[in-house]
Amino acid sequence: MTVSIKDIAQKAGVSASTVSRALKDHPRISEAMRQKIQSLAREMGYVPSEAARLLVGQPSPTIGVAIPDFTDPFYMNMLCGIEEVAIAHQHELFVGSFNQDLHRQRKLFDAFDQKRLSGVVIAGSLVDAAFLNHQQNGVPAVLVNHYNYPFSVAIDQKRGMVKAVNHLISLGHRHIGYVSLGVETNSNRLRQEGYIEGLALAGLPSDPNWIVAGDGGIAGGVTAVSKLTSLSVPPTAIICYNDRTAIGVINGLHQQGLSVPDDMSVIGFDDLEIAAYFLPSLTTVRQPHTHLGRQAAEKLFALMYGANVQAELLEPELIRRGSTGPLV
Amino acid sequence: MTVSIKDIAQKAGVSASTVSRALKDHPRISEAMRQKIQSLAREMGYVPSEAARLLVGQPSPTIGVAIPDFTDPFYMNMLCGIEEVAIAHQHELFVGSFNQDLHRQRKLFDAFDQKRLSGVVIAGSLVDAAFLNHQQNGVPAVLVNHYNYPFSVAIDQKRGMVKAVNHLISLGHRHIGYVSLGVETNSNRLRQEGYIEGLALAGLPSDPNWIVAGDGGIAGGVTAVSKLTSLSVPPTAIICYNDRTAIGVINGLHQQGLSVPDDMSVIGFDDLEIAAYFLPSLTTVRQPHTHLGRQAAEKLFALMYGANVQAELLEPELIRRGSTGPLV
DNA sequence: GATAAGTGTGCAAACGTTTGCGCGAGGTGA
DNA sequence: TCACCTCGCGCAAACGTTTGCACACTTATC
Repeated sequence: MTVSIKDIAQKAGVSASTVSRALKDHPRISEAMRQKIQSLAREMGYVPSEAARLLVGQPSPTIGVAIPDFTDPFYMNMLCGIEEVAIAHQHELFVGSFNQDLHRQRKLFDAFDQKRLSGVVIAGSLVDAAFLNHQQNGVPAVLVNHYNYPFSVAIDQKRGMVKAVNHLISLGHRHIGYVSLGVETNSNRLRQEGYIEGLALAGLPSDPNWIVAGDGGIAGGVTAVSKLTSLSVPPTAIICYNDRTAIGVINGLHQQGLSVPDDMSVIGFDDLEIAAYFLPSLTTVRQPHTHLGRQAAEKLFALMYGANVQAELLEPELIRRGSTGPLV
Repeated sequence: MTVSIKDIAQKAGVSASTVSRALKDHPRISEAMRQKIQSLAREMGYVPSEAARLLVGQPSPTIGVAIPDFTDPFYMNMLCGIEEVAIAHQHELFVGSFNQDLHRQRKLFDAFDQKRLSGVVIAGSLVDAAFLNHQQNGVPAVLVNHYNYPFSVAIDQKRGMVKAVNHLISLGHRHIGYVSLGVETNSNRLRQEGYIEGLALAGLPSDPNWIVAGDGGIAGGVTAVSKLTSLSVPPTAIICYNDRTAIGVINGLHQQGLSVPDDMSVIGFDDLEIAAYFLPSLTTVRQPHTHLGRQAAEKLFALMYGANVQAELLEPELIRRGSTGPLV
């Protein structure tokens, strides 16, 4: 069927080991033999079997990546960053999504193990670090936005939300609503805590009625916002779990004839590409997505090469745009 | 190091073959032995080696997917569709991007080969079907939006663009510009041809000055549009290669103080999620992204199971929204 | 009571590659 | 001339799994 190293060996009249060495430019192979075998391999359409290499103990050339789902631009940008440095290190990506489903996440990790990957990066995980630490036993792993893990790269999401609240307060807002992810992940908890902490720091109370659940997507934002506008004392500004939710919220307001920022200020989280181009442009807490991915991957390779690395916490940045009032 | 089938065999006092069979519920293994071995495997943390299985001729549980890049929501939605049916067939995805780079595409295909994948789906490829056909020799392959390939699933992009032109003409437009992808891919050629054909069918000339190059992203649309508005006779409507370009175009117009649809009508292509939620909402040619991915994957599995399949051409649908005038 | 059929398990080869070790041929230095 | 070194290559084991075949034992069939 497929041509193996032995087929080449036979045709060249040498042993398989010679072929193996000739193909990887081993110094103790004569120049003539090297040329002969390499051209022979090309002619015959030889393509090495990664499986066989793995079996004899070579490290896998691929690293695994686990993300919640493929439609969230935030994770996609992160993926770009990861892929970029993976390619620089001659590695490839095995990507899987688990879609807020613990069972699928489990399956995905099993696949990682069976493939004997040389490393994994996990983002938006549903389970806690302790579990993951045990689960990925032996395989170098880096987590994204998962603080209580020795090897993690994250931005300070809580602090980001505090900044968002501060910004609104400086604009004079006192009634500030929040639309959450609606699923109990690490990120959801931290961001909501940041929102509450921001209010507390300004001496403002936090009303549970001002916190409503979205779904992390645009549609969730659309439906959630009506729960806020129908309150007897509706907020004058809304902070959202992420940019997609914020876009949904703006749409929902638009459907009610309310305009942003005149009738309501809105803040997102992520700074997706669309945030800058939406009309109105979206004030948001920037997560350096691609950078985050690059950092995570760099850390992973450092780990794989045996270097000692430590968790990293990045400072978030508030990007002021049109959805919280006209720019000066 | 890692626990193998032999370790279990030794501990259970049986041979490796018995363990192998017991783990996969082979009928000729006694119930007692099966129980014993399976629980032993669990205790010892056994995880099978995919590499070893591959080596003895078992088909790979993973299929490869090649896409241009991770940031284009169109391909991401497609990916969701592919992953969905892959999971249903107990398979996993190995995804790689090639970013309009022929060299990287070549590298990616090499990786596919070395992994001995059981199938691949290729989207937005840079090279022609003949090459791919030869390249992926032996491995079942399905192409997305690549007509002249025996196993392809595509929507009729040309016809979609004709529909877009027709729509604008029915609204009274006679001067219609076009912003292309700017890279010579199959899709770029077909969509531009459709634009020209649409004009021709209406008896309108097509002016090369009305065709300007974007880059497939939002930024490309922003810069491209000024080349159209600065014409001595600017168009009154603009058709874009895709939705992201259209969003860029609308932003560019906005920067010039022009409003959509009052001063200019804009049409996109894809019907991304954001198209419905952008303000103004975007008239566009719908590509059923997720469906496209599902179809491609289904076809691939059919191919893998030895069924006979044929190319499929889906009818595009024009989604009328706010960017081409108020809705009735 | 012999033969046949079924049941539960082991043997060993095979998949494709890498790598430590060995070995002969030729070269170098004393 | 002898010992030693380098060069170029082959041998064979090893990685973890699957599977056809063989084997011993038990149970049914006539």
